[in-house]
Amino acid sequence: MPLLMLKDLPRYENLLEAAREFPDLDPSATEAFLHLLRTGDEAFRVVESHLATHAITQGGFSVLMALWGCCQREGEDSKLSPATLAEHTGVTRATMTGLIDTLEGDGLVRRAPDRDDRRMMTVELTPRGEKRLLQILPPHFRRMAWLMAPLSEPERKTFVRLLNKVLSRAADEPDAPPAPAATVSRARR
Amino acid sequence: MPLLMLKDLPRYENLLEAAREFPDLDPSATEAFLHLLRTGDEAFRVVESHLATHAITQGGFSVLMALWGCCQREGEDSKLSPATLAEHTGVTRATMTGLIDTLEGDGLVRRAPDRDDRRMMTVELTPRGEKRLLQILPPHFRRMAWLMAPLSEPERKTFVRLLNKVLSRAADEPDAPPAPAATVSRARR
DNA sequence: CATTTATCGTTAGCCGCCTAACTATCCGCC
DNA sequence: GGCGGATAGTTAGGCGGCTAACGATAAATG
Repeated sequence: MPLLMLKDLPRYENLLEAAREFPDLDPSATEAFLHLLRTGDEAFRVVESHLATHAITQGGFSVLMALWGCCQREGEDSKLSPATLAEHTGVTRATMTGLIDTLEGDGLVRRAPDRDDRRMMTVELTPRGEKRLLQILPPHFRRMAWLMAPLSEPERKTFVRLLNKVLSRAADEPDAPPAPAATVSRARR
Repeated sequence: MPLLMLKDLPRYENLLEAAREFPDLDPSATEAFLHLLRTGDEAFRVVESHLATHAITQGGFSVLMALWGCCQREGEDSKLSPATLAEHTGVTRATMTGLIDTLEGDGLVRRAPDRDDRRMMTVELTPRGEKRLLQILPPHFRRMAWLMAPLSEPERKTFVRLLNKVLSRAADEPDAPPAPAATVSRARR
C-alpha cells in the first residue's frame, strides 16, 4: 500500500492532550484507527516484498489468483472478462487493462476475443502463469502464517471478529458518515 | 491505499479445503491476514475520501500533520527539513520533493533555504496551511470516531493489543521471515 | 426496423510513489 | 588546506492507481 502513515504512532498521553483541544477527537478510537492503518500497511508490505521477488505486483497477483480460483471452481472454464476481473479485484476497468497488458507481456496470461459478444475479451491463465503462481503460493502462505504466528487461535477469532465490525461499519456508508455538527445537532438520528 | 485486494474474502470452508492442497496454508492465519488487509484498506479509503473533499492527499496530509505537530511541540520552530519529513512520514526524499511541490503550489507550505547549511531547505506551514488543517481535523477526528464506534472501550484495547502483536512481528525482519524450506533447512540462523 | 441507451475495452492524461542518478554542499582526514 | 566520502535536495523515468472520454457493439425501446 503505497500508503503513507506516520511512522511512529502518537502515544496515548498525546492523544489525551490533543483531545482537550479538539472535542471531536476520541482518543481510544483514534488510537485503534491509527494502529489499524499502520499494521495493515506493514502487513501489505510484507506480502508485497515477497511478490516483488517473483516480479509480480499486488495487482498482478490478484488477477492471477482470480483466474486460478475461477479455473479451480468452474471446472473447465478458466476464462474471465476484464470487467469481471476488475470488479473482483476492486479496481477500475482502465486499471485492469494495464494490469493485463503487463501480465500478457510477461506471458502469464492470454487475451482472446469472446466468440459470442464481440465487445468482450476473455483472459486466461497460461501454463507459464499457473506455474509461476504455484511457485509463489507456498512461500506466500508461509509468510501469512509467520506474520500471524504471535496470535493464538482464540486471539485470531476475536481479531477477525473485531476487524469485521469495523469493516462492515466502513461499508455502511462510504460518504458523509459523521454528520454531528455542533449547533445543528438536533437531528438525533 | 491504492491497494488492491480481493473484494469478497474467501469463506473459511474454502480455506480449509485449500489447506488440504497446500500444507503451508494456515487457514486461521490466512483468514486473519486477509481481513486485516481488507479492513485496513477500507479504513484508509474512508479517510482518503474525506481528505479528497478538501483537495488534500494522504501524503500531503501527513506532511501538514508533521509540520503542525512539530510547531505544537517545539514551541517556536515550526520548520522541518524535507529529509526529516520524509523519514517521519515513511516516504523517500524524492517523493517528499513532489509532495512539497504540490503543497507549496497550493500555498499551504513554504520553502526557505536553511541559513546554516546551504544544502538544506526548511519547510514551514503557511497561515493558510494551518487554517486548512484546522478545517480538516475536526471532521477527520469524527470519521475515526465514527468508524470505531462499533468497538467498545475494552474491545478497542484488545484490538490495539492484537494489532501491536502483528505489527512488531512484521517489524521483526522485513525479509525472508519464513525460512522453513523442507530439505535445505539446515542454515538455522 | 431505427434509434436511443447501456456496456465493453481501450486510450489519454493526471498524480503519488518508487529507484537511480545528478549537483551542491559539508565534513573528516591526511 | 585540499580532497574523498557522506549527505541534502532535485531530476528523470517507470509503474500502478484514478477519472474522463472515446469507438464498437449489444440490448432496450419506440
